[in-house]
Amino acid sequence: MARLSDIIEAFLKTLINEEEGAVEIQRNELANKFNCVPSQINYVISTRFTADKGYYVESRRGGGGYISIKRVNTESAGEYLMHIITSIGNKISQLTSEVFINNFVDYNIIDDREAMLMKAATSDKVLIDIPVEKRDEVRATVLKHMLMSLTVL
Amino acid sequence: MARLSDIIEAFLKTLINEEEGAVEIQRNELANKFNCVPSQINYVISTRFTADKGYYVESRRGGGGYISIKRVNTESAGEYLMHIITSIGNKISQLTSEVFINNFVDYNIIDDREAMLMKAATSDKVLIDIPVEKRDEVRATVLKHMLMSLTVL
DNA sequence: ATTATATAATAGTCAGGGATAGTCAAATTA
DNA sequence: TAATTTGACTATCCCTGACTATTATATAAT
Repeated sequence: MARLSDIIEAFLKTLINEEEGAVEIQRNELANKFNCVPSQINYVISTRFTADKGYYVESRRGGGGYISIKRVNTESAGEYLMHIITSIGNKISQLTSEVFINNFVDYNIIDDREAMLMKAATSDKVLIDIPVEKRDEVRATVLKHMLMSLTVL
Repeated sequence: MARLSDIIEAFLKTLINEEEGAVEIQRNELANKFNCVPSQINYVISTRFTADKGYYVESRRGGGGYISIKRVNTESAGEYLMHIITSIGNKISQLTSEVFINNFVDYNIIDDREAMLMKAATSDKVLIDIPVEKRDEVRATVLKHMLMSLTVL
């Protein structure tokens, strides 16, 4: 029998397609539909709907709580960004990062203010407290997540 | 089920916009309009119209009592930003950080894309590799530097 | 008239219950 | 061995209602 997680993943992706890129679910309801414990939904989301794979997830607890999953845009800028994101490795230097960001401005992917923000967040100044051997890794993560966020809106 | 608190929040914010920054309501009347207990109005106000979020609330009991909500007048965006920057300590949680960022959107200091960028750069997801005891420090630094960059352009 | 007191009309506080979602590690399965 | 499944425990958010606090107004006492 196929793994339940795969089935839930497929179900959600179908839903996302039908809803044109975004769904909002209730964790318990979905768990109930598939006769599993609620935390399995978290498992599916954390293993299959990651930022790396092009999804943006938000949630809220309490009465009327929800989990929303958005697929990033796949057209034009979005596609280009996704390409860049996957091309960025686990580490990136400040200099390389700045080159990327400047390119985005040239390509009209981001504007000057957004570039300033991104440079600020990925500068060595900001990451000064992080051990040198970790710094380029954190920078890569920050940069990739910022780019990912741009593909959503 | 939709959250009543969100509906009331939206109602009040619309009212505040229409009235150019200030409203005066009667607690019981509003509770009646939304079929809830009066104390829910207090809940909405205390969770959504806090000083942190840029609102100033006054009230008076007894006959002819009222609750007034005013949106704080922000002189210039730059001044406001500088004020926020200096008010941020050495550490900040993800939640608090998001509250600030949402606030900037409300004040038209940044737009939705910029907010996404900032949230991405200050999220726990991004800082996951930083030891917990350091995480809020790094977040504060990142946030402050990004805000700084906005005061320039 | 003036002052004191009672009553009515507000708003505030707080703790509890219910409804969600998140985390983590143990157990299971492929 | 790695991925999946499970469930106990935790965290967060919302809504309610009983009880309290404050203010204005009407009434009574002087």
